Amino acid sequence: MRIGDAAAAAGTTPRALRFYEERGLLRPPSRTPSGQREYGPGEVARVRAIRQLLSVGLTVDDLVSRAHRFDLLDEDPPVRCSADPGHEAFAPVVSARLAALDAEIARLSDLRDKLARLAATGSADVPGEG
Amino acid sequence: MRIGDAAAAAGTTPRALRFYEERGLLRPPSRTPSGQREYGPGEVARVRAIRQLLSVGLTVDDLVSRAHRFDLLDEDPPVRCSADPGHEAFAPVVSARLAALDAEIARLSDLRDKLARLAATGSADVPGEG
DNA sequence: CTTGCCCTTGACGCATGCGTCAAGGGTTAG
DNA sequence: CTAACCCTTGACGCATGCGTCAAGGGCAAG
Repeated sequence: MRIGDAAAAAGTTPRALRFYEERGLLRPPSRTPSGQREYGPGEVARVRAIRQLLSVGLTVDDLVSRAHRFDLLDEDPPVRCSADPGHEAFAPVVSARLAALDAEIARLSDLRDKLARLAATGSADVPGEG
Repeated sequence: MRIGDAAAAAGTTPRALRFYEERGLLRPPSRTPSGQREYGPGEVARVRAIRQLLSVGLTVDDLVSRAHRFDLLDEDPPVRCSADPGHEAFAPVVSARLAALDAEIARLSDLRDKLARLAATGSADVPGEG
């Protein structure tokens, strides 16, 4: 399987796969004699897992920071690593991300409030110099 | 008043003032013979207004898109334009921004939900190919 | 005149997850 | 062999609101 088919199978693009590899989320795959990357179903499954983790708000750096633990997801079992982010290894990044999301939601809600009051009354608390 | 003092008076930096000017939020101020920008209290008040609008979530482009209406805030009254975002001219951008904030808050809340469930159960709805 | 702080314009940096363009080579069908 | 499509690496683009560095000139005090 070359990169185009692997990317399609994982629901993404060749560029994304090279990007994950460059960032250390995918180990450099084997190459054909001419230098083209070759992927197996295991790699595709891993890419799916990566994309699911990203889709729920984890960042590439979050995954990179746990890449060494992440690895064991496809080393022991051959193909089963479709997505197992409930794995204990992710607890730290997940809880950190939850906190970050909560903080961001609170910040935006506060902003929304201020803006709504500003529009309604024409005045809100001015930041001043402090 | 040169740029440093004007910026301090408005609670920001010289760089920000030049930036607002460059983006069309501030009209080019008068210059000393040697080319240094000179600001009056009116400009400072306007900068405060700009910063308040930015602080509640409006973007520079939002303000730019209404710059022509924004202008009348300091053309008619001499100094009083401390901040009057309740002005009818801002209704479109304000409501658009409110909608954008609501959408973003909803998106993040959804993400937070998915992540929490993913961490708890180890499974969430996988995006698949569609 | 000199010191030292402030001003000028121009331009790159940041953080995120890739998109996209470029130049050159591989691969496969006819 | 050729067309057509896929691959390779390298590098810039995006969107936001400025921060920061650089090189050169201004202004007030001693």
